[in-house]
Amino acid sequence: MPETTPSPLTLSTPHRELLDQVLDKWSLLVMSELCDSPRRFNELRRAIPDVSQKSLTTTLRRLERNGVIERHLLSSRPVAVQYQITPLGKSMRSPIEEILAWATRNMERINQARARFDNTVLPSHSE
Amino acid sequence: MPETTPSPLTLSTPHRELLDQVLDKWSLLVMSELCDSPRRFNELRRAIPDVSQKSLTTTLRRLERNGVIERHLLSSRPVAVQYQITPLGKSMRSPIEEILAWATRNMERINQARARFDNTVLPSHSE
DNA sequence: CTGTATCCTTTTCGATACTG
DNA sequence: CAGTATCGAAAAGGATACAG
Repeated sequence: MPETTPSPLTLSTPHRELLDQVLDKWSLLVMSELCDSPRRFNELRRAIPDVSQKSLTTTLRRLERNGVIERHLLSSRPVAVQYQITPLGKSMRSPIEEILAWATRNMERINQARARFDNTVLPSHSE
Repeated sequence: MPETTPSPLTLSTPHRELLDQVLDKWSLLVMSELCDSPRRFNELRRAIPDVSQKSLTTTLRRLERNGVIERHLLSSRPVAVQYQITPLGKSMRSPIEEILAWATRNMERINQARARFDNTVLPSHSE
């Protein structure tokens, strides 16, 4: 049998939950930051200006729980913590890059679709 | 120049907004339903039992706005509507399959990471 | 059948203050 | 520095009723 992927987008509940935790807005930004080198907590905050401390903590805990990043206590006083990507996390890189490449390739077309939609479907509702 | 991907996970704001709209929970389920054949509104509802009518409508509008699905009015009385994937939508399939394949390959490892986290990090907080 | 409109609950999120 | 705790605002989401 040839190695053509047979599965027609099998999307089980565990799959969805996982992707929700690992592909959400802040997760992707954090992963892209940690992709090349480890970072401290506040380095991540500065690198991702829009994230609040609370959301960043939540995101980091979730990524750590799923095994794609690791948290390392560097020193205790003053506290220094470093986050780094795991091999499992690194293995996400290629699939994510594919989606980003898709987004890049089609951004123009998508913007055109949005403009068309906004000009043809929406105006009929406003007055 | 060789064709090794140089971009180290470039994640601009437009990219994130697009992925938020196209990769979210219900979107992926809808896309996987429409992947192989067009569907009517209520067919989608039945195929995705947990989605509310409101959320399904919102999701379909968003996907249509981004040009990955099309809405076709089949008849007016009684109203019949069919949704189908566009070529742009079809082009998403391969990248999405890659991520799903990644999730499938690593689900076991991720569950182990979760169990380990829940047993080593969390219990120290409860009492 | 395919929505829209409204209400109300739940969840999310930022801002702030505080701790080791 | 790296969080936790708490509060209130905002957004998302479901249920219901209703329209074309």
